[in-house]
Amino acid sequence: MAVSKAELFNENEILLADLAKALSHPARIKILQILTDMNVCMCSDIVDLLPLSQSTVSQHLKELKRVGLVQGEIEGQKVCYCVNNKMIEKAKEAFAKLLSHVCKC
Amino acid sequence: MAVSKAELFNENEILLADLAKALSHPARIKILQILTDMNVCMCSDIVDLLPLSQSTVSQHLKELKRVGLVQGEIEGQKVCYCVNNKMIEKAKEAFAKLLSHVCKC
DNA sequence: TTATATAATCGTATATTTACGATAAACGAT
DNA sequence: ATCGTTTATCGTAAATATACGATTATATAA
Repeated sequence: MAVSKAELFNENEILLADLAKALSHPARIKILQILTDMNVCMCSDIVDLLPLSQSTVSQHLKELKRVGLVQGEIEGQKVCYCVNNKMIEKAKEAFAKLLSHVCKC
Repeated sequence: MAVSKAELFNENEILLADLAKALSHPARIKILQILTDMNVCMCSDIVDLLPLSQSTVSQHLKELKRVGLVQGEIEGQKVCYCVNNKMIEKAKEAFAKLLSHVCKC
């Protein structure tokens, strides 16, 4: 972002931009789809399905967790990841609301 | 992005990520809202409404134009900006489709 | 012609993002 | 106790993003 002036905008704009940022990489879109399609969902499963290293996948998961779209629950040595339905719903509504306005150009 | 491996993902994921990237800054969210709320929409009008310089606003408009969410039509010395309804609709559907999947964690 | 207004682009500084390998931490199995 | 598995974090290199002032290009007005 660099020298961000995000603090000069309002909460709604910042929330939307933040959610969009979390979705702004194809790997993170794919991770959401993988977590949706699979029931069990360890990090290493995702690594196997993506052309990225373990550390990079871990970073992408961290970004998705940062905004609450994904949760991770520790299960022994593994971590079971899943999407957070509440935040997914919130994101869906926020994007729909923004994009439902129409311009008469 | 840096060393992006975007080309290793599929079209749909790349489109969504690209749209999300365009929406990933509060200023660009606000610009879309401004363009939606106003009928006439010059760049200088937007500059007046944002805490950013003219060159920075121009950059943000360029990013929105890049993905087709916004169009600019030259009118004499001005440029009339407006949102592109078709792409807005496409984005709305794409986000809704992605986020409508539900995880049973 | 000259001046003004509008918007894009250039150059630049700084911050962030993406990617990787290496390492660390935590757990389970041997 | 040691080893293998899983995941997070560190360190780092390179690409991108953000912001600004200065400049350029184009069109209108004086």
